Amino acid sequence: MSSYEAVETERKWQKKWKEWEIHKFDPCSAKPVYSIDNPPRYTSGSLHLGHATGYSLIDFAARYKRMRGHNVFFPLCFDVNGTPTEIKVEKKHGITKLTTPRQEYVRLCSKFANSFIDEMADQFEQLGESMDPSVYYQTDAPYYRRITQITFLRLLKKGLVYKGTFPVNWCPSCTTALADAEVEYSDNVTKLNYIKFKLKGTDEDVIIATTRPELLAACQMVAVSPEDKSKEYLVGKELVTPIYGKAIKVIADDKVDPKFGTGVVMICTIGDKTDLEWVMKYNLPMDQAIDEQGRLTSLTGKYEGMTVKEGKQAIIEDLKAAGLVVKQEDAKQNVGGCWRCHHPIEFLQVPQWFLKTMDYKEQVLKLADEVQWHPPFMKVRLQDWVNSLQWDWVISRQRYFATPIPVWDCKNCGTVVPAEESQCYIDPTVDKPPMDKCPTCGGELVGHPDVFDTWMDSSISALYNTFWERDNEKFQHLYPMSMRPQSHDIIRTWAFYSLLRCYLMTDKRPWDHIMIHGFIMAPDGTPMHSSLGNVIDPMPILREYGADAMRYYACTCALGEDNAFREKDVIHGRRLCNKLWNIGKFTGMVVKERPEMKGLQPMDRWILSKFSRVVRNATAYYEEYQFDRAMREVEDFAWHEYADHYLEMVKHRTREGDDGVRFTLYTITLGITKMLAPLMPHVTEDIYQETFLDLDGARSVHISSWPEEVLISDEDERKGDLIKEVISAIRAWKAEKGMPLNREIELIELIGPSAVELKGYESDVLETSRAKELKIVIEADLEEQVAALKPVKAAIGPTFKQKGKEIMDLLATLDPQQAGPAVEAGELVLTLSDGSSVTLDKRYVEVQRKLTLEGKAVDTLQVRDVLIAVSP
RNA sequence: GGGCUCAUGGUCUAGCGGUCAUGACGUUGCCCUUACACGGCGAAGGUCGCCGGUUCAAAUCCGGCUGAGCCCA
Repeated sequence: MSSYEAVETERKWQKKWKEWEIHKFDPCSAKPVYSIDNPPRYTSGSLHLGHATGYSLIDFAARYKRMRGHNVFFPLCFDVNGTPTEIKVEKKHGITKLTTPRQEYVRLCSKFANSFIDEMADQFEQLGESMDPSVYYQTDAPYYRRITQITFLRLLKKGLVYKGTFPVNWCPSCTTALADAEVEYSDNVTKLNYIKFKLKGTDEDVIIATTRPELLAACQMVAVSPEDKSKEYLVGKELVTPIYGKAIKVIADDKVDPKFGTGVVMICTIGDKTDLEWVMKYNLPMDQAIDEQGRLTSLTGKYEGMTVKEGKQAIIEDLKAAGLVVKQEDAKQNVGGCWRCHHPIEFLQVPQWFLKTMDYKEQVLKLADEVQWHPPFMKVRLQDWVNSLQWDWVISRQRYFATPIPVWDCKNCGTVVPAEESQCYIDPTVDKPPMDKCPTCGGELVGHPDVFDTWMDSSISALYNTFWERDNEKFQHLYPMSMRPQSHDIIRTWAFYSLLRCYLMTDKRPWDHIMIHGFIMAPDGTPMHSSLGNVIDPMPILREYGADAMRYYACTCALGEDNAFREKDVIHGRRLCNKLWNIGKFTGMVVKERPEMKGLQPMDRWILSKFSRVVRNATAYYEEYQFDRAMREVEDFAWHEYADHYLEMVKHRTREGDDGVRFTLYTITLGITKMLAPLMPHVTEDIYQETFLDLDGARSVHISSWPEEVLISDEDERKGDLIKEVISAIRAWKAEKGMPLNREIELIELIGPSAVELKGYESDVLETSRAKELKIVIEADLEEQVAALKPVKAAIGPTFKQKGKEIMDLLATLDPQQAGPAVEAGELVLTLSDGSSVTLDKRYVEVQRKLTLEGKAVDTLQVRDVLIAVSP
């Protein structure tokens, strides 16, 4: 077998890791803890490419920290709550909340969502993710929901949650609140009515245009565009509504399109999405003209009890009769409808629970400063969001499949009776309240039907993970967590609410670091959406190229940036696996036992020094969560400097039982294997098990020690680079001549004063280039010519300032062979156009030479100051 | 409309004050050298999105514009 077989190898090691439990968090360990507040994966069916990438990035950190001697806490976890599941279940079973008893409905949702967990866990495994099932949780479980409920009860006790009202999408036909995701927008045609309002205190009519005359009773304001000069005089004045005779203010607002209708619109509570925005923006009173069944309320006077459609007709007829309707015309509009029954939705003010968020803006900003953000600019997004907050967090939802709010309401007087903490987890729609009757009036207590916003569950993941209210000793040890990984779209939700909630419970930040990754786009750079049909399934990619190749792609995605999917990067990842595997194989042929550090030859010192710098740099990149840079650092070194150059240069020594080369091969192949192990865990494990298991001593590369620097020497690197270039030049020469690389050469002469640097490397040059003879010639009949004069911009610029450009232009016109010696003597004088003159020396001009050999029929190559004469 | 981010050879990408502007894929020429043809050595290919400004010097800093992504109005 001469190439690496990814897919079968990967399965083998995945099974072994499970068997060895190398990913297991050890609660008793004395090692420092590194804990990851892993995003619980939403149980939507299967992983998509974005998840595969995101979780791979997290896994890089987890595996790196294990190798750095940490006791890593990296939970396998799932988010099993919420609207998307409800919608799918309703579609699947053809049910609604009205047709199905609540508990049956919840049971169906739970069954549906849980049915995906085994498959998703298996997909994580196939990706090589090292999540730990021993610290498993899922957000719908009583043990998790209990923590959500306890935090709520504490907040309630502290007076931080309160009841108020807030507008929601409402389907009057299904009589239920809808999440934004359940609203479907469609175009239709309706009548735009031009109606006369009186300008208060005058006889002047102002014509407003509206599609919803039935909301006239709830009209709060009239708005015009600030651009509209003809309506400018109205701003600040008051109009009087027909029928109701209510005085309302005229304002100017950017949202008004001066070309729509008359350019004067009425703002009602609440006709459409724009009205809703205005309600929030101007803090308008919430008069309600429509009730939960979609009928007009008493506010509308004689129209009370009519449906919206009937009311619209009736009021228009009345207005027409009074001569107040100027005209009616068809208008296109984009209306929201219920996804299920397609009835137009209304915005309804309904009772909601709030968490006091506005009071803690400063505190959250302070916490954000205590957390290290990777990349740092993501903190700005959080800050902007916090600073723009307008109202408290609405934490209740009128849904079923989520954590119930643990309170009962008195049917009679509305008193709220919270659960006892010891009762939690509890479902008040099923379970009994802590007392039989209302403590205020003795009335009957009924379970509160609302549930929590799902962010109420997910924003306490750091508390759950650290055993808050479960095991105080562990909590003290584990809190705050080390790192929160997440994507940038949920900074305003998950990151923000986590900071807030955890602070309110613990007075501390939830984590030390936060790592934020971007989105994976379709190959053309546009977002992936199931509706567009451009979603990419990662599993076929895994089956074709293997998980390490897939992870290689994930690794090329810089943190915080959106990345289009590039299959060619996956393919490149597979090639890298193969390259590494072959480097391992080659090393295994040479290294049979653990070598001592002895007998190092110059080229060994050269590559060991380069390797040591790679260890230093790659480690620093890992510490900063810059996995793309870590990969590039190690890959470039491993593939090019090490495999292409060093291995080729020392092959001749491997047959001779050379100590230096054995030590170097052992150290570097093992080192790069370890440095890439977090990123490509399978191929590196395969190399480790095959070649290094007994020599290095750990059961798995993933729990082995991180590589260390061996030696760093500028001198060795400089000389080694020269030798590498000499050998490369000879190889390139052979390629140019169309010779096989193993073709023998009669004689190589390395000529010139600088060639003395190459003493000690003769055999490397000789063997690698297949020369029969090698000579180092310090003095020879060399003709030395100045080939070029190169201005040193970094010196000329600061010294001569604006004259610099002219000096460089002049230099280009000179004959290098004449001017060269003058530069070296420090007396090249240039006369500038303004009559001044400047003297240039070697600091300002680099003299580049060309060497030629007189009187010999050989090919010559130049590498820096060394001339190579090759006799074929 | 606001905040953040991105824009570099055909494609993707590194660089973030002075580089012959990096590398990969693709194209192309040569080479089976005792790990790897899923390999190696070469070649061609770029007005560094557009317009201004700062500077002796800008792909790199600043401002504006255009296009794209996320979040928010």
